[in-house]
Amino acid sequence: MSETLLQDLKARGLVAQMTSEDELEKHLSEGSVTLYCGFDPTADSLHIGSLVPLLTLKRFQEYGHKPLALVGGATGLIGDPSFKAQERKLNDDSTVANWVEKIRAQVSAFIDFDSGSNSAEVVNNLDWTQNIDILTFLRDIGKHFSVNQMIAKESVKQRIDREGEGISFTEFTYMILQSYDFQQLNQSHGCSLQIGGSDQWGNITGGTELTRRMNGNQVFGLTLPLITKSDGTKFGKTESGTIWLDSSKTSPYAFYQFWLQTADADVYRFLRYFTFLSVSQIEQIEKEDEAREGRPDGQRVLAEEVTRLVHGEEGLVAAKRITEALFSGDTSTLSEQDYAQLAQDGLPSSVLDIAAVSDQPVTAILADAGMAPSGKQVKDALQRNAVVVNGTAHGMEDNMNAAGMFAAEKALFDKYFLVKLGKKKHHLFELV
RNA sequence: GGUGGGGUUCCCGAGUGGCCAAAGGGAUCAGACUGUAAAUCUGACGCGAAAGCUUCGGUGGUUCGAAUCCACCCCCCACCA
Repeated sequence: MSETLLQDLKARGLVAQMTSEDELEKHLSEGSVTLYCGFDPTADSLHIGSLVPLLTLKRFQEYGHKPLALVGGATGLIGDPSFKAQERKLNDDSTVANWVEKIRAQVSAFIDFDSGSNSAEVVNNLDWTQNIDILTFLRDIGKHFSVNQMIAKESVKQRIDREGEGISFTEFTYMILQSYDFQQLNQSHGCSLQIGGSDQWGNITGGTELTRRMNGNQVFGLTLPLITKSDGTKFGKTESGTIWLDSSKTSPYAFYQFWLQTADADVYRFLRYFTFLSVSQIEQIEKEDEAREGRPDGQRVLAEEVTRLVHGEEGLVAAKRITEALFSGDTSTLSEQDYAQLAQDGLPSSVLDIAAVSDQPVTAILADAGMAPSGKQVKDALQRNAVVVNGTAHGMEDNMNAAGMFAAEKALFDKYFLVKLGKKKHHLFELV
């Protein structure tokens, strides 16, 4: 590790902005630094949008620094307005409290709590904000903020300028709360660096200012780039929804598939962002892919690495088992036990009582099973002969022939039907 | 409290009495080509296999007929107080 952490981060393209690069570089070289990153509970799980900051905390820890993961028990009640087009609905406090606990567990999986002096910690900003009284807040903290400066911040400027939108005082105050977090953590933990997404720049610099004013300490900020896709669509979403880190919300199989489907134009960049492979290893992969005709290897490496990081070796093995079974085109090698295992591993599945549904159109049966959001899409697939049941393609003429399509004698091992809709959607039905 | 502007199908956004299940764009899904990639082309895109059914903030009304007109209500925004 002759390379410094900052050099590595920059080589990966993981630095969007930072406060005084030279001084930060110096600060990091002088010993173990305590840094933090906040995660607000806006749902019951984090999604892959939080993966970059989480992994970055881990990168810092690997270089001997001490990471603090902050869960926003307080800020989650307020809502961060940064670059949000609209004011958000408030969540009630029992909901947020519940989410805080889930997110606390999730972030904990990424950082090491048992590595001596730079062991990670999880903190909750509700601890130092819930008992503050309003006058203290206004006099001791609010006095350090200039409204002129606050409304000039790019993160809220659009909201203020935008026709037809506005910002409540509640959300406007968010920046002050987050700044206060930094000041508090500086005081209690000697924390001197905050990292976050590039949308957090305004909030982070607010915190460095406040810490300087209240504690007289110089602290630093570093932001990570917004993850973009080459085709301009939003990263981390598919039509079936957000890609979550929680395996009960996004199965390791679905998670693995998500990464495997990364576009060529993005894959080497993503390898830098989301894996711990060295930059030179990644360059090597890219070079080999270029030299090879046909299918590149980058996506496979990316999917494997990230799935392992998030779901462990076990999750990865399960995801690959399903993938190989479904996409090799050869399901004949699967045993009865394998089918049972596939469902457990995260292949979408459901039971099918054919007698009860034999008079229903196939579109309804497949849509109800969750293979498509509406029967229309199934119909579209049927019209193109893109519904394949146990290897046999079916068209629209079979729509009212569910009984024939799922006849018991056609079932594998007397009970399984593997249905493919289009090229990528698979579902396992088990007869009852 | 006053004045003005708004609330349209996932998103943006047209639509001011019948030709509107509602332009256009985006997103998404499927097909072709491929490599479970991109780009491109094709199709779908409120629900329904179909017959048909239900939508344009809400409730009532006018009308043969309403997203479009009227009344009241709810919500959002800007400015003024």
